Amino acid sequence: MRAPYGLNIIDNCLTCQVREEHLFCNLSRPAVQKLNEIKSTAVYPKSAMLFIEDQQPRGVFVLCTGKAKLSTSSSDGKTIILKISEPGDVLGLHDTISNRPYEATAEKVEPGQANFIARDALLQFLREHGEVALRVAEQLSRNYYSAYEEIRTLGLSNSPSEKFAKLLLAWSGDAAHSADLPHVKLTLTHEEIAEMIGTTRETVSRLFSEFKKKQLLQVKGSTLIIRNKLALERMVHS
Amino acid sequence: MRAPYGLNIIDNCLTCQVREEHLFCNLSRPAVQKLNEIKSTAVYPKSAMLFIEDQQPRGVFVLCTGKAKLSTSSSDGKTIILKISEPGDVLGLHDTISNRPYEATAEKVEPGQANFIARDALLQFLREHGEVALRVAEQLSRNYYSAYEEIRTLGLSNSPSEKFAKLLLAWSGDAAHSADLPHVKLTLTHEEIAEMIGTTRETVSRLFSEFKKKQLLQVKGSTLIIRNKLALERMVHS
DNA sequence: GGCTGTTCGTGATAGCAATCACAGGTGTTA
DNA sequence: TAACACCTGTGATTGCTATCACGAACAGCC
Repeated sequence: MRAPYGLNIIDNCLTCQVREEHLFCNLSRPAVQKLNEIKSTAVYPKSAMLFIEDQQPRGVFVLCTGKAKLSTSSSDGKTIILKISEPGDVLGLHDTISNRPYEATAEKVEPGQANFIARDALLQFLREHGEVALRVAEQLSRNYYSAYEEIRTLGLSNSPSEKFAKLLLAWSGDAAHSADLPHVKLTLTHEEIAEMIGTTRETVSRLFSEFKKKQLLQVKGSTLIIRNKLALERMVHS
Repeated sequence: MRAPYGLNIIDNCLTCQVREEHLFCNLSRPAVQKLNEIKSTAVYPKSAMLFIEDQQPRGVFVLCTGKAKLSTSSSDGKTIILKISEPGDVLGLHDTISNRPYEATAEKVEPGQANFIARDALLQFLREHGEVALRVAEQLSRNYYSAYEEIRTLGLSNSPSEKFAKLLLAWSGDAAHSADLPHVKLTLTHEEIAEMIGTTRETVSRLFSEFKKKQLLQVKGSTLIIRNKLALERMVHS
């Protein structure tokens, strides 16, 4: 049974700018074939919710195109963004494996395709393909490390400027370097950036002004240019 | 070869107030035997460092008696305490498995015994005993969840009082209830409590005063009594 | 074009917690 | 018992950031 939208996972893998570590890339032929049988593909509009915090886990989503936002909220309405997921990322893996309610809400911030694999089928698949189970363990391990980094950022840096600098550095890490300076496409609103570093929208606005004045960065339309990476690094005590 | 201090791990397990989930308890006879061969036991004084952040991982430590403090620091000297580990806990598991430098520093806060298992021996042991490898995965999963909780606490609660209330509730969770009120042995200094909730020593001092005045808690010597759990819960927006 | 909703910039204000400072307490060691 | 190191309580001050408020910029849409 071929899934609706034509692409099989190997293709997706390629079209999603495959990185070595991606969970479902570079698998054996039989594994890929089986994956294609159990997955289903759909296209989601902007703002679509893949899953919501505290829901019983139905399965995992593999992002194919368009980013998604992972967030969690407190009862008084405050929200933090845990991560902006990129194509190739697998969402809800931990919850699905351990069969505990989704810890976060996954919302598409750009329209695009995602593959869904139901829990039962996934577990069966992992049982049959030990190679992939190992990959899952590695993936979980990476997730743990990024959670740990998040704790350090939130716990060790007091000022919003420090956390903002840290975020900019993280962005510049996976940025295109044109004319030697890192260029980043700015897809988040100030509000969302505020939710990533645990501050308010207004403060983020002021941080942009301040950093521009200090020649640390520059904004051209929706492109952000990091002008002084070294100075940013000096601001981060970690 | 018997390890120095006489106890084998099953014994330790019993003497360490075994909880079901502990990694090396309730194993098969052969597994236990093998564990006893590869472990080594030592007694550590207060303030002894089991391992230090950024060191190459040598292996795991299983706490036998006496708590230990897991912490991480930034270059400017600020420290956060990630967790106070109890007897039975396994320290450094994640780092050892993935062979990345220890993420945290482990320091004994009370004198006591710990078993050490070197990395190579542990990996070999896990390969031979699939049952235990599964337990390891579960343990890592639990670690991830507690890391996630930490992120929520640090990111979603702004005021120190809220975080303090949250900490008290966590303590009262595993507390003895004498006369219906949770009693907790207070082993941490105000400084350390401050490092757990990301604030300063003085603020913790003031929080104690404030909470006493509001009849939320009471201190008798080194015993802390939670007097109004409900009110504390109302303070926590999570 | 004119409407509407969202995002963004920035001033004014208030409040909370970090910081500094110091005194009193407790426990340990010589 | 004196000296010392560490922990604890509390006042005074300062600075930073959340909050409130409002207008400007911008995009989508009939």
